[in-house]
Amino acid sequence: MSFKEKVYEIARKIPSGKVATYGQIAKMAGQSKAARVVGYLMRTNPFAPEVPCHRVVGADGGMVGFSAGEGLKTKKQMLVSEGVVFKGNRVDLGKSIWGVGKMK
DNA sequence: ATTTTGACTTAAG
DNA sequence: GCTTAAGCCAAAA
Repeated sequence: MSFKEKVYEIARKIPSGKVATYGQIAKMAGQSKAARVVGYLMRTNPFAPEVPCHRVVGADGGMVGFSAGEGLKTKKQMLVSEGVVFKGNRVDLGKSIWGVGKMK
């Protein structure tokens, strides 16, 4: 099991209405400082529909990168449709971060 | 094997 | 609160 495989496994487990940070995924994958690699792997995204890269956000809850469509706005709306609570232009981490309360 | 780069993170201005 | 700088690890060229 490579590091990237773990990342993909974790990323695919993100439930709807929740988001995870790159750092968090990296940490769960075993490397707390490999957040950048996580983002890189998301961009590669060999599991396109299975890995909801739009549910992966930065440490501040803001979306970084995301070159798709309108840009970050489109992602934002998509996340809102899933039930993610937004705080201005950022995700409300206190409510919509993955792993709060009951992690599956 | 070495170098470069990166959808990040944290600290400082 | 936002911008700039440095750091860190891993993957890709």
